[in-house]
Amino acid sequence: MIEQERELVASLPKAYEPQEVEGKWYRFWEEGGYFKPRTGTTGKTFVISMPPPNVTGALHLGHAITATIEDILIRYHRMTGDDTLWVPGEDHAGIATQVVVERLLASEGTDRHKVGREAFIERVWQWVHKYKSRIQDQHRRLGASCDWSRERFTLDDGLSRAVREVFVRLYEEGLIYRGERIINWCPHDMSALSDLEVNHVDTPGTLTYVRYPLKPEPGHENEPTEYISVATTRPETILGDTAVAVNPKDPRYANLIGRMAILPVIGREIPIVADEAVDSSFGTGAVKVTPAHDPTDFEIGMRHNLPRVQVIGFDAKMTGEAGPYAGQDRYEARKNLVEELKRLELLLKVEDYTVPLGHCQRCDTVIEPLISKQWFVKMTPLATPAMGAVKYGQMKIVPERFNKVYMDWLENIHDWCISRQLWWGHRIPVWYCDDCGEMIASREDVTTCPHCDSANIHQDEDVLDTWFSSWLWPFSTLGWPDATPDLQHYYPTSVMETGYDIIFFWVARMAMAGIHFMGLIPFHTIYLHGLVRDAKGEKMSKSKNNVIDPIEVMDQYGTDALRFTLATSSTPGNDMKLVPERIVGNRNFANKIWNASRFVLMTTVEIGGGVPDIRVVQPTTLADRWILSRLAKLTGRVTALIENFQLGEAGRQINEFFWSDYCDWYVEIAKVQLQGDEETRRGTAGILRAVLDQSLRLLHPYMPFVTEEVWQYLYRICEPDSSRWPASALIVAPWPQANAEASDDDMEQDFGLLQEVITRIRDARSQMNVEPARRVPVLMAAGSYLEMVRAQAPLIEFLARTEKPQLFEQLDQKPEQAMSLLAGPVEIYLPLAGLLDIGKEVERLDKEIVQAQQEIARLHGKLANEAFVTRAKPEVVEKERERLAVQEERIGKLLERRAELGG
RNA sequence: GGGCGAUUAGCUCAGUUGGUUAGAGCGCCGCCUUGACAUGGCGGAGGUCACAGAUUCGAGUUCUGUAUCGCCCACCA
Repeated sequence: MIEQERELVASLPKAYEPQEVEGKWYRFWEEGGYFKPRTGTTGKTFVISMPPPNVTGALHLGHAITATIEDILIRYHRMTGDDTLWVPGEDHAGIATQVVVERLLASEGTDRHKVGREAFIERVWQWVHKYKSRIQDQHRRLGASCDWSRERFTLDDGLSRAVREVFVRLYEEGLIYRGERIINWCPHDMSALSDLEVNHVDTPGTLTYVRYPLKPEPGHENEPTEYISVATTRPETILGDTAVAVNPKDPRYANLIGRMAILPVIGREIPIVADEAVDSSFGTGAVKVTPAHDPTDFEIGMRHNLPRVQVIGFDAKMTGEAGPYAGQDRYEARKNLVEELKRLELLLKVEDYTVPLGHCQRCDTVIEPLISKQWFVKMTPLATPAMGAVKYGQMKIVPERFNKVYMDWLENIHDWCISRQLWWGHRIPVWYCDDCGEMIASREDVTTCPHCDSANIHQDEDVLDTWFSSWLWPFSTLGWPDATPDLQHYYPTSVMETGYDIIFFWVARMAMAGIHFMGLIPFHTIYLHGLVRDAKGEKMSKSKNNVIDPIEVMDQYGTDALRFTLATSSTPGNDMKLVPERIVGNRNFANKIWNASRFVLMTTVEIGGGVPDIRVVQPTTLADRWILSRLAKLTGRVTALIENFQLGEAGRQINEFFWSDYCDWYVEIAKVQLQGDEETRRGTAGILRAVLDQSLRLLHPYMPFVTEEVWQYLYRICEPDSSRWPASALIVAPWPQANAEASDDDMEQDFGLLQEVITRIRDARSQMNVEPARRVPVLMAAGSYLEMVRAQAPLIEFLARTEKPQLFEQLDQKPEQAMSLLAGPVEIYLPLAGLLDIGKEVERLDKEIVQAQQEIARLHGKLANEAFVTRAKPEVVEKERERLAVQEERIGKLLERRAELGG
């Protein structure tokens, strides 16, 4: 029997091979149904709606960090016994997907108009199927333990129904309306955009000063022409001017208000009006008003009932209204018009000026503000309760500073333009009767007009903004508008985890929709992570060619290494630079786990006792107690950190414990203890396994693959009777409880002293260039620590490679020709006759003496400070006094030693 | 124009109720192929915590200001 296990252990490769194990375990988990929620032991649910990636292409590191953080939270909660659900899905990404497929068509020498709407949508679906499954596979590679049986797509039947329901409800509530407004128009994508889809880029441009002749007042026709001067960044819009506005309080223009100016080139007479919106300190203090091409001017136009003359068309070419410039591109017309103005001596000057130019988020084309009939959502009534939810703490944002970002946006929210002149997306559920003009918003397709019974009706051609489906995600994915069991059980969700770059697009809108349609906030916590940047700190983008493909990283270093790096390289809300060295380091960490585990199995395979529960394990040595105390404290800290979303810090602490405390100290000490009697060997094996077991559990959310692999070996080899396993797999093994009883500060302090003794001796050996293999004699005066040191002497022998230490409480006769060291109050003497250089030894001692003196002086000063002693907390003062006592004892010993050496 | 973040070792970053001599990884120096791991071990060097003030017995940590870098928002033409 043992033979079999021994062979198994011997067969384990020397290095961890991620590619051999990852796929195997993912299939095991998925096929075993471990990703599905199960009635938990805590009575609590924990739910995350995965931010649906766009089906535009492959996953990038932004998705990898999202999946990693969410999977950590999900796996942690699953292990704590919560009824845990992670709903995956993908987003149809209206405009983004349409743009990529149109590019594909272009490469085939065709375009969507040539292939037609229906065939085009068919092409997009082909694309979607391909990339949807690629995205699923990539999430699997990342180890995402989401419930694939509940996967949703924003354009599937259920979600489409939710979208219609929402549209119609808002329409009926008067919160959706159709109207002619100035909107952001992308002349390339030929669609309206919302404000959020426009990126403003400060661009060097010019401010052009132009004077308009004034129409002479009656009776003054023969006097010299008067002028009014205006400044503009977009001269071509002059052709569409329908007024000039000045501030009513501006004395310079008071007498011009009401007069008419004559528009150059076009010759149109336009009024000079007074409007508060004009800032008299900017430019000339007089503003040309183009209601059809500028939002501010549009408002002014409304107030003064000005006509709207559209001179720039939806294709960014000048319209018939532009007179001689009709048909020209907007920038060409600009150039030509400025030339003409110069010729007419109406151009005053051209200044350099930086303009914030709006660009299309998707295709980077310069946006043109145009008047157009679009659908809008009235946002203020939705925004108010969403603000309240954060203000009154029902929704907590991590990190907190994003409260302000969220609040400021909602406070200044504008109506949301939701119609898009695209083909890919949810068609607007509105029908128009061609006979009576009736407009019908309907949950069901409409074939006859309810008003006049005419069958002569047609559906609105436009589709909805892609975010109009995503903002319903937390409840639409659970079955809404039906009151499904999932919806009742899992809504509201727990944590919305996503990048801070989509607070407005998505998070705030989900808050609004959740409250409005469900009457309940969609999630209690909003956790925002930062962006992943390249090693130089630049945003990754295809054009910069600095994109790191997560798949390549996983191929090279393993998924666990990538996950651990992403999880521990930054703090919430802060960007991270992904440096390859760090991934390598974490690949090494996975290998360390593998090898430490292999050691435990190899050296204890023949020792019975199984994998004992950490709570019943019996420590017999100082090291046993120490590692259990360290682990107990670690467990408490890690649990608290994860609960507080300090995932990076939690991960780092587990890493530190495992590598430093467990591997570098306890495992090394175990090598000694495993040479002991049967009871000690069994005890040590038990602790090695129990601590490994618990470490693997703590680490599992971060590094699911290597931990599951190792954990399964641990139990298979040490607990052949699987009925004794705490769980069928690590993924559902209970999350460890911190064992408060194991925590022992005094004992940790003793162990700390032992570590110092060992380190001092190693240091001395290193400085003296003692060959590593050589055992050195050692004498120690341990004072009150004599018993402790005596008990640990075998460890000192082994770890510092000394002969059997000669121990004393006090040494009246100090050894001659010996190097003397201090570890706390413990005096250590290494008689290294022949190796010792007295001069160097004196030098070293003097350095230590100076250090001690400085420290004593500092402490004296502090304790002599009346204010400190009286005002600081007593325990702080006491601590300082103790430190002083320690240092004084130390310097006494140093000086004594120094005297012996002469001088 | 408004707001936010960052600034800690050569590099990448931790450091959450203010309290020992500020930590880690990588890199660097020295030693070691010791029977888990060289994707390793042991030891070491390396920091005026951006700057200037303030609060406090005590500040990397709190406050104010400054500088540099970065990000977000924004209908001054």
